[in-house]
Amino acid sequence: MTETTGVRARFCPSPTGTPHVGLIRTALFNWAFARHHGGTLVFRIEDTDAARDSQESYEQLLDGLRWLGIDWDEGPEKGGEYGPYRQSERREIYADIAARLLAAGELYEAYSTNEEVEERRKAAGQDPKLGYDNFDRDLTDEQRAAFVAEGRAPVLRLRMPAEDLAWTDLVRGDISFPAGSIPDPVLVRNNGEPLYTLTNPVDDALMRITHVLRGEDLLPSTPRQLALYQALRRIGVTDFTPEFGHLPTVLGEGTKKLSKRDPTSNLFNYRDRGFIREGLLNYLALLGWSIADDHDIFSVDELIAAFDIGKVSANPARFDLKKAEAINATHVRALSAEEFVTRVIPYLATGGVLPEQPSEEQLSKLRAIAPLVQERVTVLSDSVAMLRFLFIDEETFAPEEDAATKVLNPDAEPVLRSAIEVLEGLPKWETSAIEQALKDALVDGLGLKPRKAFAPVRVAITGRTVSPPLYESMELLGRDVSLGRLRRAVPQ
RNA sequence: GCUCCCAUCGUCCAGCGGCCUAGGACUCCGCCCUUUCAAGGCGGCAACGCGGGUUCGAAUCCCGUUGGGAGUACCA
Repeated sequence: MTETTGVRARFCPSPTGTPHVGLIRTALFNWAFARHHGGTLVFRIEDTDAARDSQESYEQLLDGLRWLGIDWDEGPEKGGEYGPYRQSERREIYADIAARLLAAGELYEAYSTNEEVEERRKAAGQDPKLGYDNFDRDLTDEQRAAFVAEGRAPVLRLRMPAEDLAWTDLVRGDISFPAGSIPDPVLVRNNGEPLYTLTNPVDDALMRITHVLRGEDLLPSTPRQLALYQALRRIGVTDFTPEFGHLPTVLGEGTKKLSKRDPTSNLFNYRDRGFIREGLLNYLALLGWSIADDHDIFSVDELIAAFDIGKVSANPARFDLKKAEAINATHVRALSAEEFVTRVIPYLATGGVLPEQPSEEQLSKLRAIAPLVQERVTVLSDSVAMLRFLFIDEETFAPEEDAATKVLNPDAEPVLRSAIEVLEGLPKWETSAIEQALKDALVDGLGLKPRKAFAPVRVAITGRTVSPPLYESMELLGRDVSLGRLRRAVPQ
C-alpha cells in the first residue's frame, strides 16, 4: 500500500495569520512521513483568497519552518519541476483545467442564488440547511441565456457522482459517504476566481502527490475531492488518486479546537520564550503519535526513523503546555554546554543581560555558570532572571523587592555580618573554601538551620531566592563584588 | 437538522481476543539525595462512558446508546 520509494507528500497552508502549532504538527507529520520513506516533501502556498492572505504571513511560515528545521524539497524559494508553488501564480493553470472540465461536462454553470435554493427547499418541505439542490445541473441553453440576460454570472459546480464515495484512510481505516449526501460544490466563483475546492486537488494531481496527510477538519471535503479526481482522470490530467490520511485535531483547553486567537497556538510564542526546536518538535510529534510504550523523549532523527502514519491516533489531541515545557526542559538539559551557551545568548541579549556580542570576559563567566543554569531552566528565557546578577553593573544591582522584604529583615543582620567577617579573611576565593567558611560561620558558629543561614546570603549576592548554586556564583562574581553586595545588604 | 469522525487515568500516548489485578509520560502528593533552588532516584493517587451481543475468554470484534468534535460557504 505504502511504497517506500516515490512518496510525494505535501504541506500546503494558507498564509493567513501567524503560524499555528496545529498547522506545524501537520507539517511535521508530512515531513517525517516523507523523510521516513525517502520521499519528497512539496511545500505549496494556498493563497487564492486575496482578502485573507498576506505576504507577512507567508514570510512567517517560511521563518517558522526554517527555525524548526522542517525543510522541503520543492516549494517557495527552492523551486522544483512542478512549480510555481504559490497558487496565486497559477491562475492560468486553474482557468485552463476548469475550462477543460466544463467542456467535458464534469463542471456545469450554475446561476441559483442561495436565497433561491432555500426557497425551493422550503417549498418542497425540506430543511433549508440541506444546502445546494443541484438545480442547475441540466439547464437548457435557453434557460442559461435567460439568466445571462438578467445580468447573472455563473459559478462552476462539480457534478457529483451518484455513488457512494469511499476510501481507506491511512489513519482511520474505511470511510464512506453515501451517494447524494454531498451537494455539487462550487469550484469557480462567478467572477472567475478558482476556489480551494478546485485548486487543492488540481495541484495535488499536477504535482503528482501520492499521500495527502492533513487535519481531520478537512475529512468531510475528501468525498468531493475524490469526485474531482475521478473527473481529472477522465480528462487525462492525472492517472491516479492519492491516498488520504486525516490527522487528529489539536485542541486547546476544554474541548474546543485550538483557535488562532489563543496565544497557546502561536508558534512564535514558543520560540520567544526559549523553546528549542528539539523540544517543541518532540512534543508536537506526541500529539497523535508515540514512538514506544515506555518512553516519549526522542530526537528528530529517531522520529523520522520510527514514524508510521498507520500508528497515528484518530483521537483529537489536547495541547498541554506543562508537558510541552517538561519535554523541552529535558532537551535543553541534553544540549552540550557549548551549544547551550550559543543558544542562550540571544535570549540574554533580548533580556538586557548581555550584549549581542559578549566580551571574552563575559563569555568565560557565562561558560562557567552555564551548566548550572542549564539544568535549572525550562525554556531558555528563564536564564535571563537567573543570570542578571552575574553581569549587571554593580551600581545598578539591587535585590528583587519581594526577595529583599522577605529575607533581608533584621534577623538577617548578624548572619550577613558574620558572613562578611569570615569571607574577608578567606585566603583563597574559590567555591569549596567559600562553602566551608560559610558553613563554619553560619551553621556551626551561629547555630542556624542551613535554610535560614543561606537565604540572606543568596538574596544579597544574586538578588533572588532561586538562583544558580550559591558558592559557585560567589566565586565567579569575585571577592570584591561579593563582599560589596553583602555589605550593602546588611539592614540598617 | 443532515453527513462524517472520535471514545482507556485530569492530559497525551501504549494496548490491535488470553501476557491487563491495564503500561509509560506530564501534572499533583509523599519520601530519598542535596546543609539553597533545581536536577536525579524511589513510591503514591488516578482510566477501559453505558447497555446488549459474539466468544471458553473482550479494553480489544459487532450492534445500539450516550457524550464530544468536524463539516454543512462563491473560506481554506
